Amino acid sequence: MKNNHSKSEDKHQRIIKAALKVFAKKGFYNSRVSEIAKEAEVADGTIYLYFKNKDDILISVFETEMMKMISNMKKELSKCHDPVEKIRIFAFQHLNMITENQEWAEVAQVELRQSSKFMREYVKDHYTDYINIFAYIIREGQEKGIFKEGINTGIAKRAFFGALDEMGRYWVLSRSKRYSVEESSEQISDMFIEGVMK
Amino acid sequence: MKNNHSKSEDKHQRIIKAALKVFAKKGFYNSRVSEIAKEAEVADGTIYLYFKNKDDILISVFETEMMKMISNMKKELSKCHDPVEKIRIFAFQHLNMITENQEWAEVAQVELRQSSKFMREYVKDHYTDYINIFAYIIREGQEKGIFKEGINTGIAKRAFFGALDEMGRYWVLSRSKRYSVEESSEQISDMFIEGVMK
Amino acid sequence: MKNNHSKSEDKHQRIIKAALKVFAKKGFYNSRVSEIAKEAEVADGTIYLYFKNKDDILISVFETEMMKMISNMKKELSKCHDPVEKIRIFAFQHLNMITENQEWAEVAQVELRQSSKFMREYVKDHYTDYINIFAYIIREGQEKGIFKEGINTGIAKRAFFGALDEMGRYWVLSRSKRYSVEESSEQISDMFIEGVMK
Amino acid sequence: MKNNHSKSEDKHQRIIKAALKVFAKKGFYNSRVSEIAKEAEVADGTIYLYFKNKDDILISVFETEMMKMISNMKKELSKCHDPVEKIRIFAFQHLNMITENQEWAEVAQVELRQSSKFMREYVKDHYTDYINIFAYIIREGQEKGIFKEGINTGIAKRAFFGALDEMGRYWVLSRSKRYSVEESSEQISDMFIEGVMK
DNA sequence: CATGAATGAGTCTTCATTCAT
DNA sequence: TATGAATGAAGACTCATTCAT
Repeated sequence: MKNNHSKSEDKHQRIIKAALKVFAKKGFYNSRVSEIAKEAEVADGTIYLYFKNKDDILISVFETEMMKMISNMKKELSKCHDPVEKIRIFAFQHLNMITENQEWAEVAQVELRQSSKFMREYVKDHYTDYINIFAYIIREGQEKGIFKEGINTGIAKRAFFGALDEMGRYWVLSRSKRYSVEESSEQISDMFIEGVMK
Repeated sequence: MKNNHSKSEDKHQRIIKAALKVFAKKGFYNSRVSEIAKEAEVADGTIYLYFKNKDDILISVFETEMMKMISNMKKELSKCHDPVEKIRIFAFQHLNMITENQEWAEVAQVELRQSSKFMREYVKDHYTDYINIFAYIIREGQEKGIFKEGINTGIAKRAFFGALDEMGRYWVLSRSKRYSVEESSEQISDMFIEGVMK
Repeated sequence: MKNNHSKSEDKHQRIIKAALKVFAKKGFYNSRVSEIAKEAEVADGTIYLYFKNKDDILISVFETEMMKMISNMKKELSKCHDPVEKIRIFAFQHLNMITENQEWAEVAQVELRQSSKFMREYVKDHYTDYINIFAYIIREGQEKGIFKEGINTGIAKRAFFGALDEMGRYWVLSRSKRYSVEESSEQISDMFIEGVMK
Repeated sequence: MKNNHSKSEDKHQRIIKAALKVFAKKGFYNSRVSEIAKEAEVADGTIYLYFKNKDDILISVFETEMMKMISNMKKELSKCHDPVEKIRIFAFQHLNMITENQEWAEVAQVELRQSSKFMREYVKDHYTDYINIFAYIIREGQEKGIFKEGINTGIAKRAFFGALDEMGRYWVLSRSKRYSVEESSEQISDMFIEGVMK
């Protein structure tokens, strides 16, 4: 059933995985399509049977990983119904995913911020979807009367995500991990929780 | 008096300014040295009288702007002695600088995160200097007994900076400005202040 | 049978041949890689599939031609066992090869003497191999008791080769050929033979 | 009297001397006009007050040195009237000049052979003048009835010069000097003398 | 005469993409 | 589908030469 083109599926996935690895190591502009091909153990030309061009590979990498993050986060949050607790879960999950997928973290750190043409639009939607998960939590808390009404979710969601993201950047760039996922997520969520609670 | 080499100074500065503009518009890798030269109204070769290579231009842009930000922020903070108020000033100033220097904001968003070779080291020091300004505020507040002892400044400074930075990214990427500097800085600093105060 | 990679072989050889032609006409430094490509009827980039860089092309031209000369000379000499006659053959063959391969003669005249980096070492070995062919003849003559013992082969081989080489230079530079290969080689070998014989 | 522009004379000579040094070390094409200027302790632009262009510098270097060689050789030969002895003197003097002016030797080895445009003509005359000094010796010997009539001076002069020149090349390239000027010149001239004498 | 900052034409080389097999 | 040799457009950088001072 899914086997009729499983070989192709394989190759498609293999290229994305290879690209993620290569992009993480060298950055998009310093990565060579031929390197990705080599890493994926396919011929250079084969890449172009699955992707329109180099940009398209990045987009695919991006979509693949972003969807993994979103579905993963949603799954974790669905286990719980307390907005306060959800904030803690979000923080922990986010940092945890980052540390468990360093390659993606490296790529995301840079590419999400590329101001270049195509990324702007492609990125925004998925990115917004992810970040809005947090916005819903805030709104939920406000609806339940636990969080301040005055909190602007548009600002708060970015502030919270930015805080976590910066922590991730630190880990990615310094490659050190002086602060554990547990401590970091706890401190950050504690600060936020106090900041948003009535 | 200061005119004895003002022409060279001029040209050096002109190139940096031009580079900032071009990098902001196209990103480092999509910028052409010849474009920078054109923008600076000098010949292509002239660039190489002032800079070792294209990378060197970026580094210079970076150092120039980063030092402006640091000295500016320090100046603004020196006017006040209340840690709580300082947090507000930091938030406001940071967002304000970003909106007033969109070009630098664009460049910083991307290039500071480039994981490529030379940037890693160059960036880190200045970046740390800047972010540590906030760490000192927290520590000051702790010493004065206003802020919780349990706050880990290493985490808090990143969380706070990240929150502001993400707000900046939003402005840069979306080019919209639904939230004003005032509202954004107030919301973000308020949340943090409540998060760190005893 | 030999066709399995004859196309690549072809291209490699074609580039070398084209380079020889272009180098001969303009000299290495005044030759453009794009000219070589054009002459070889390949794209500029194709050159770099077969050669590391421009220098590498020169080295390959050099090795190709030098090996031809050496094997050719050895073949001709193997037909004869008289050292005196061998001197005559060497002289004739050398001048003959030069006139039959003007392009190589032009390149060799200049590039073998380039004091630049890479050539120094590359050239020396092949060059020494070639010139030593003559040294063996002298030594052979000495062993057979025909040539003077006092002849220093290190000096004699260079003197003889230099004499022939200068004749070749004359032909190359003046493009005239007032003296025939036959007369030139005879006169030069005669002088040498009398000079070295007991 | 000659002082009114002795400073200019100075500079002209200084540049030639500097150029000789730089050309010797790097070769013409790898030498930079700015290096020559630096070596001569003048400004880059100053070079162009004394020379039309880079090529012109080489020509001047060439003419200066070649004239020195010719006048020097003639002076030495004028002391003696025996053609046989003159051959010995020529050989010794040539090799001696080469070893005493390594820089010129380096330049001459390469540049005399440059097939490029301007050199072809410029070089030829001086070069011929020099080499003809030897032709005269042969002819003189033939007139005196000492040397064989059958010797073709056009060939012999090149053979002899070539022999010496090759020895010079060996010293220049290998930078070793396993054979002394005395031994080398003696062996080479002895061989030739026997080769040309009746 | 002297300077040296400025110029910009010129070239090697890279690498995303194509296409014949 | 898969290959990988071939393409050629594009760009960073160099350096001989000029010219305003």
